Amino acid sequence: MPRIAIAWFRRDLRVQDHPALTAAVEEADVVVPVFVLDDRLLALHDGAPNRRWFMRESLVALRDELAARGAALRILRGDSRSVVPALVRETHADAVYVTRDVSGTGRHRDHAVAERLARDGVELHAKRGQYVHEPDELVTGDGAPYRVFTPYARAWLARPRRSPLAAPSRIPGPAEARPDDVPDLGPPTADPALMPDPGEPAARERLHTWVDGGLATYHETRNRLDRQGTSRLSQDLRFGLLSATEVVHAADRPGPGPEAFIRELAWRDFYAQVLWHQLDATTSPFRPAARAMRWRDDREALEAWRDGRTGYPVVDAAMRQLHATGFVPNRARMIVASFLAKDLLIDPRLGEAEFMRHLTDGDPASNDGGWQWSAGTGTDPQPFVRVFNPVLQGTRFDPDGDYVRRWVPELRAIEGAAVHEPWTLQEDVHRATGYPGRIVDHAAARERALAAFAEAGLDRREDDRGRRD
DNA sequence: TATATGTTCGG
DNA sequence: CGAACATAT
Repeated sequence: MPRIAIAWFRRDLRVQDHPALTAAVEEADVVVPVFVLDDRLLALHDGAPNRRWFMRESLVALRDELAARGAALRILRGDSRSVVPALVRETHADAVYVTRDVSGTGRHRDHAVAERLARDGVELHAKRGQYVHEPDELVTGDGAPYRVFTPYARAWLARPRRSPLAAPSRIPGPAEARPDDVPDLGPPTADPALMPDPGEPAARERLHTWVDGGLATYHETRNRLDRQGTSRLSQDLRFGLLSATEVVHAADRPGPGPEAFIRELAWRDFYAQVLWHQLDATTSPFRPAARAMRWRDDREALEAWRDGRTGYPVVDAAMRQLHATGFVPNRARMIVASFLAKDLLIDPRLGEAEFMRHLTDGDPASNDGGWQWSAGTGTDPQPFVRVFNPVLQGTRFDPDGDYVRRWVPELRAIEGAAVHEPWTLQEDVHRATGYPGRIVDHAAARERALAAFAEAGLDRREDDRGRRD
């Protein structure tokens, strides 16, 4: 009897550096690749049309990569906990190979599937592959998970990395099998022309363009909003079109640019690790002090923030870029997050949800980690309350105002950095632009935020370290 | 991966 | 006088 393995794809839509796929090919005679479209998961985050579209197109590319190597991708619909075991029975498979998933939903799903398969004597092989270092691989001296990034990064960098695996040259699928159709899952809400090309080959081309181009000066340009100073690989890591290991391997060159870039991948692993250990998941155990925080219930302000009409140009530019493209560079994410949580004193979880609806790279661990860093509710040990000054951030990272003019067309007639402070224009000039006035005064809002954070105890960091209640 | 404010110092 | 630096929050 030939050994039959199922290669179950999820957030790893690639064939290169895919430990689970490689193991399946090595250990079985026949490999059945499968992807499950789970309607329940697809409905999350209001359907997240940008991610759904990008994923669907990337699945088409994966189907083609697999077909070129001899295997036909099966597309199943339904609950993985029943359709995967059903496929195992149908194909008489002996084993199922997956890339280990650490997110809450994925973890529970895999646990349930593994249990069901075990009853039929079939093992679920969960291989590494989503991170450079898996969430349970790095622990502090006393065996506890890291809460602070700097020591985590030190350990992360010191740990030897595995080498990327080549794509299997041949993947022996069942004889005469044909790939299933990949159903249309609907258009994105962003403009596809402004989104990165989906699929592993396009992602790899982006990676090579990046390491031969912007990477060398990444440390200088990463925060610049008026040019592409970042890699634009986030959605590729989100869907596993590239493995983080491959990205680090390609970027591992001497110099401050590569060093700063690789450190960002350590942040990705760090936040995955935080979520894995449930240290500060936004939705469940908020920091005790954060639970005491009295966020303002201000629907109008929330909508102004969401729609990019706060009257602060760099904030509005970023929110409009988010909706138009499904992407915002990290600096702009921090600016709008600070504005919502500090200037508007609105619950950052509402902002987090808005990001998850639109970001093509939306990932619970990284998104939550970033929001909590900005909101000051996470593990980050800064002893002060960070309040970004939107004018200062704008003039520093968009010094000529090009970013604002690109995304806020009302302000296109205003030249130079003056575009960051339209309220200083002559009143009739400002009014003629049609651009809204400020919904809050930053200086006053800053004082209000400092007072509110102090009242909740969020300006002190030592009290809740390691305590859970 | 911060801001605001005060101080110092060179042009 | 503004840039650069130091320091408190």
